[in-house]
Amino acid sequence: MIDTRNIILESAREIFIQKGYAAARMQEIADNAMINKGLLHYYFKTKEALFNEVIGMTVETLAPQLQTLITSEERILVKIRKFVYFYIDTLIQNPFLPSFILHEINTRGEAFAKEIISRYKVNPIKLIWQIEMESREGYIKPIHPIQLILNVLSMCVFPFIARPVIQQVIGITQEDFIKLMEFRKEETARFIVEAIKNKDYPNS
Amino acid sequence: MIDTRNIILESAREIFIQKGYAAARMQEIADNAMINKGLLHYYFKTKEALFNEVIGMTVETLAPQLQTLITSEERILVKIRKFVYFYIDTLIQNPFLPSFILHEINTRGEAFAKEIISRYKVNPIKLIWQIEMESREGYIKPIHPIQLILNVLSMCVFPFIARPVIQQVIGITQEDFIKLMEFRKEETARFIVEAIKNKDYPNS
DNA sequence: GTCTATATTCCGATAGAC
DNA sequence: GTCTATCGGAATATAGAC
Repeated sequence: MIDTRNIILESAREIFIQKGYAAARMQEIADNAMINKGLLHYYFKTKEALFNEVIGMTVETLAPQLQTLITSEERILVKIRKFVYFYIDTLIQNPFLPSFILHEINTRGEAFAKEIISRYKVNPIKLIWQIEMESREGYIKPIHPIQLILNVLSMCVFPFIARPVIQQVIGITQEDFIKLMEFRKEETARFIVEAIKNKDYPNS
Repeated sequence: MIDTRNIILESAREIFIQKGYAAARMQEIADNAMINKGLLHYYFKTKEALFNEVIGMTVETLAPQLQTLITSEERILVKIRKFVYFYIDTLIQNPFLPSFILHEINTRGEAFAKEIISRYKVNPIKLIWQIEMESREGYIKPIHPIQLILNVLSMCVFPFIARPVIQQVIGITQEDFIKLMEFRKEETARFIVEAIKNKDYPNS
């Protein structure tokens, strides 16, 4: 066929993300790819090897634009707004990704976490400097940089991890949840701006 | 022994939370409880049955005080501050809980999510009304109640789900992470107040 | 109630025909 | 490269002695 290897990878990605590594079955991945188990092992010796490839793909959907975005020359408030829009958009396209990655990182030990993070190549140090700078300068209110970064990330990512709970509690469908997240982009950006913008700063 | 059943439950809780249901091994639970596998099945017919008991316990550590807290008669800003302190404190005591529960909810289907949530008996409708009320009244800035609730929850819970990532990226130890979360209680409460408090409202 | 030994099922992995 | 058939180990679950 055209490219069996890629069909397998795509199938594996779906199943792993849906069930997690431990609960995923090679049989199910094969069925989903409409091939047989034997062929799985022809392309990937072991389940673990297949998993590694999938993790690689997965990281690459979330990582690349991040570093350029956070090291751009813009003001922190502009940067945060762009990040929120970009990240929530990405998660709308890949709603199950955070839950999957974070669960694997949480359950496999420290070494795995280290490995994954090193691939992201996201270094927050410049961002931290910028927040401290603009804070001292009075452009934003005084805030601990790490806490601000955590706040932004939390508000973007958490709803997707808790999606089934949210849907159930407020009684909405998949599509309504997406709409809620679309709406959330502007709401979150504004919320953060309101929280840290210094109203007394000239030209704001 | 004193109460073997409870020793087993405690052991199972540790292992399940640490590894997730699928990756947890009955053997490991037995070892951890310092008994043998046979005895496990004497007290709990199946792994699934044991899991159900554990989920029950787990829900009960997070649920009970919640409803009373969110339906108290206090102003929304006071309520939020109390919630943030209480919830982050609870999570410092049980740091692996959110990751565990949310992963199981995400991987087992809709029905399971429904089952779990019904046990929490947390109904947000009164809280939503209150937010709308105080918003209309001008005590806080206009905000979509669901989004506000999501923001509060996100900022409290997410850091614990992403803990290994956070520790790795900023290079801190377990203990330092706890300190960061202790510090975070006040930071988060203040962040939210700054975001939604209406400065023009008298007596604020 | 608690243990040891064993049955049973499931699943990852391999062998070999085509 | 792809399939079918099967192996071998691991994990859940049961049987039966004490």
